[in-house]
Amino acid sequence: MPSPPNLTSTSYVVLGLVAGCDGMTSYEMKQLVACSIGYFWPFPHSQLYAEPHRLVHAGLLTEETEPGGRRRTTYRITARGRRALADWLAVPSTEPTEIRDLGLLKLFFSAQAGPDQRAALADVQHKAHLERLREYQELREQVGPLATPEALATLEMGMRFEQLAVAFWAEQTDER
Amino acid sequence: MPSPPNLTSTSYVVLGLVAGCDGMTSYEMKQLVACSIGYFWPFPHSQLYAEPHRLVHAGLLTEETEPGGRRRTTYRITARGRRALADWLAVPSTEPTEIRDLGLLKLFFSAQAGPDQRAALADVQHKAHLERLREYQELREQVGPLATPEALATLEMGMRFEQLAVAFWAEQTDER
DNA sequence: GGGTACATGTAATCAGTTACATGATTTA
DNA sequence: TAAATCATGTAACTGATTACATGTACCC
Repeated sequence: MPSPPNLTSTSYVVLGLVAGCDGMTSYEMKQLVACSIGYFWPFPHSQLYAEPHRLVHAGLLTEETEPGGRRRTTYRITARGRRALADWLAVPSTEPTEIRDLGLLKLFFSAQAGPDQRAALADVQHKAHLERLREYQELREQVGPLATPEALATLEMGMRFEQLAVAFWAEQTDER
Repeated sequence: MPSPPNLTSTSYVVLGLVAGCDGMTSYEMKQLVACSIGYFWPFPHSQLYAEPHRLVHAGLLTEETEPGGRRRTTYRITARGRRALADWLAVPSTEPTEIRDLGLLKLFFSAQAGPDQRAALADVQHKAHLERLREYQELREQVGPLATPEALATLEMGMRFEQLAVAFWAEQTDER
């Protein structure tokens, strides 16, 4: 039962969630992720079933499956799990931000396409980011008072990025 | 030899690069990526060896390996490859931007850590983004006049993001 | 009481990552 | 000419994605 640094970022997402609210099911993680980090860091829900198992095997979580009914599995964090999370949080990571954006990628190659297609791209992107910004605003109103200041800060960052993107694509639209 | 939509974003990166400069080696792609999209969308160079092979197999590229010396392999785009790229560019993708940032992830969970660790994180992040911003400025000066307007626009977006990040983390540092 | 949507999970595949390996060039 | 670095590639592993599958609750 080794706890080597085979831990991926998904591992820490799970550890962080379970540490914050002990006794969680995968489905509850899915819910939480869907209205928080899932916006920036999307991944399929199957990860939230596979990853906890790995962490149990590594001794960082324990699992308990209810006998009847939905037979859902509840996870709790162990002392070693808490330590692994703390160790990770203690190191202030310098890895650069990854911005994966198909729109930007298409823009980058849009010399291969016509200017009309580039304009269409800019238009669609502009609208999409506006919409996303609206979602964030709504989210902040709904979740606002309940959320931790840290979660709110993250959301704030997301909103500023969307504002930036809205402005950027608007310029791309104007620009002949 | 089917050309199904088994094409990933990496495929289009390769297609776009080869379409822009026909007769490329994987190493040249690596160079180009390293000072452009690689900043936002990093991936190991081995992808730039594996992916072209897949595309050859799919009939979207042709390959030619030189007989002696370094035995390097040169790729050219086929008509079908060009069409696949054009088809992709023609659809103005709405998929939302993914912002994968370990710093933000740690911030999100930093309620689990102490405020001192959070402050340290903010400080390190602030400096890292400043540094990245400087890299971009340098890059723009070096590559500036040579680059396509589209590539410059992408770089511009990157710079604005870094400015945003610098401001954000500076606030996180100040804040109590 | 049948249909629809939510809830919970598993299986198979494959892209992406890590690590290694070797031949050319350059440099001291 | 030795050593370091650049150039070019391959192999193995595994996390991530896609797709499927089944049970439970709700609603009309």
